Amino acid sequence: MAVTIETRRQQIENAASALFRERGYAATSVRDIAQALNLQGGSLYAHVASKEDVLWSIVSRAADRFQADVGPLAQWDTPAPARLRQMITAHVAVVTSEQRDAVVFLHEWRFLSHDRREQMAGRRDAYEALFRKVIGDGVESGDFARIDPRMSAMAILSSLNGIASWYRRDGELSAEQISERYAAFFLRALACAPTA
Amino acid sequence: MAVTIETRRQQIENAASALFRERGYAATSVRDIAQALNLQGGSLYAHVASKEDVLWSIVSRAADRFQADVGPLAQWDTPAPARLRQMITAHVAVVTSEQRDAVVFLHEWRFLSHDRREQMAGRRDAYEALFRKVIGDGVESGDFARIDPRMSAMAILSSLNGIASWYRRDGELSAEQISERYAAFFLRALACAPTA
DNA sequence: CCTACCGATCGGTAGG
DNA sequence: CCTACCGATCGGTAGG
Repeated sequence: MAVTIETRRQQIENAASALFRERGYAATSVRDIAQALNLQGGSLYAHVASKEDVLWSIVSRAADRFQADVGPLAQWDTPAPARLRQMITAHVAVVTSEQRDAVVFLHEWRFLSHDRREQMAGRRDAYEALFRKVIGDGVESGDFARIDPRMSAMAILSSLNGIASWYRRDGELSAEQISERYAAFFLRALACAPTA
Repeated sequence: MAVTIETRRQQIENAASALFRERGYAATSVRDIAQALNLQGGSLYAHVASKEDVLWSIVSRAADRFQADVGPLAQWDTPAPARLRQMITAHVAVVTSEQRDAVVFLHEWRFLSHDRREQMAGRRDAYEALFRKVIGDGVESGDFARIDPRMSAMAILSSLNGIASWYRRDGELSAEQISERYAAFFLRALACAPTA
């Protein structure tokens, strides 16, 4: 068993992430976060500059994970269907393994300051573009039907992100089973000839 | 032009819905709502019992709309593919025409009191069951491939609900175009023979 | 990291 | 529907 050494800062971020996920950012007080670590409210400020700073750290590290785990797969020169399948699998893996941060990333980022929100919006758009690209590639190569890459990328990502809202580690389906089924489902939608 | 007569209560709910959507329930104060109607903070309480009561009204009327517009379609005895297509179209129509309430319904319902939250969870599950049912019917009849109705219903609804987060009334695609494309996309996923 | 505190704001109420 | 107010809590700071 690897022992993870958490700095105080990381402990704060983890406790905050759990609370932000459960109650939402705005409904969580700095005293709630402090209490989770058996600290006094004001003591947090020895480690963080502001409550919003903690949110920024959580949202940033979630964005980093998606980018690090999915981004490289999008660059491969493999056929679009196989490439998209890998991207879906990796995205679901982040959503399920980093569920706590992922939920905060998806739902609480609007509480960031204007500048940070804009910055994160840019990263999100670049990430979505990876999916638009691979779908567009598949349409061009004839592997996919002539669908709208923009719309189908949104449809797919909305579905995959939705998993963060209902996935349970002790549920019936493992993360691998879920990603396999979602990938099969969406690849059928893209690769099949249109009916009627 | 039909003139809509709004009661004060409805004005409050509409102003609150807009604010809850923009800032979130927890970050919206009763004074914010009052200010939007040129009232003093305390004056709201001549019309509503509590802030949470206003949220409940908004969430309830959104749930009512989904149930009223989609529910009956699920009862038809038409073939599953046509029935699901109608349900998707109707769901997207509610999401886009009642976007403000829909966003609040989808994102802010967790701020309801315990009892009301439970009640709404029940309604949501019954609603999702309509989609599971029609998909299950399609699998049984052979119109759909042998997929998991539970998973595909979640995938579809997550996607359709995601539309509430990006749809713009002045955007490139009309609500009708969107629902048409989403319906075609998902019906392909369900109705096509599996690839590889 | 604690104690003690700051001004601001919160949801809600009394009385008119 | 307003004025004036309630106790509670908010994010954050000073000084140790």
